[in-house]
Amino acid sequence: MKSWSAQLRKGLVELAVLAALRDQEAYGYQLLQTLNQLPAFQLTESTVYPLLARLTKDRLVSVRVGPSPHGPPRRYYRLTPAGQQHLHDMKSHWQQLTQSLNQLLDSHPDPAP
Amino acid sequence: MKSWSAQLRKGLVELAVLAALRDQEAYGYQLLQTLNQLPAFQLTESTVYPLLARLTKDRLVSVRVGPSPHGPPRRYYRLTPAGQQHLHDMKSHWQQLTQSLNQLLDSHPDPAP
DNA sequence: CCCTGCTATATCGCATTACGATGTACCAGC
DNA sequence: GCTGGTACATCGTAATGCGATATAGCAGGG
Repeated sequence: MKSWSAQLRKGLVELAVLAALRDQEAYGYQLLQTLNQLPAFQLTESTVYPLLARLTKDRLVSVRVGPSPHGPPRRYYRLTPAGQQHLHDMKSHWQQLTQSLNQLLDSHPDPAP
Repeated sequence: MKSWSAQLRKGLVELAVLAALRDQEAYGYQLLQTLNQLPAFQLTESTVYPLLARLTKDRLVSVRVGPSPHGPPRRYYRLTPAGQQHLHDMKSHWQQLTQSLNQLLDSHPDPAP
């Protein structure tokens, strides 16, 4: 199976979205295209829209409705202070996690000469 | 809430366990203590034992039963060739993921002087 | 002799979450 | 009016971490 790649992404998507919103607001469809430029994040609307709804409900992002040149009005999302704090916490945890994991992945019993 | 830290671990635990088994066999309780030495991985038996059972069922690890000085006999786990291949695949994906995410986390509109 | 505690295994059940499938609405151009 | 891209949303399923719980062997203290 190859569904484990989905499991690797679990939880990371939230971090990725918050990180993408850190310095600028964006709307869902835009986020989708931005993140899909990264090879490891192949997301769909089914992932992004429910996540944004959850983040809104938890007051981590705020919404602003703006006009769209094509299609329904865009919903622009922006980090709230709580969201910035959350991003900071997740980032710290993430860095601790990568450090621990790389420590495991790089520990050689027979070190390179 | 702080349950998002659990979500960050999702899927990563499998990678961590496989990585820990890469160069040497180990039994469940031992893996538990090894991984808990890393600050980011605070696991319990409820996480490790079901995972090992699944890995065994998927033929990614093999089991060998050995005596224990205290308690029930130990079940020593070892990577199969398929498990080593799986570890290699997950590691590649993981590195791609970290690279993409760090790219997001480190992109500063106002770079440090 | 029992009681607590450590080692070591295993299972049940819940909450969370990514995502495929599907639907709706708006606008442009043919 | 039909197609196609933009932009939003929801339902259901599968996967998984983990708290709670159970069991068993051995050691040491009361």
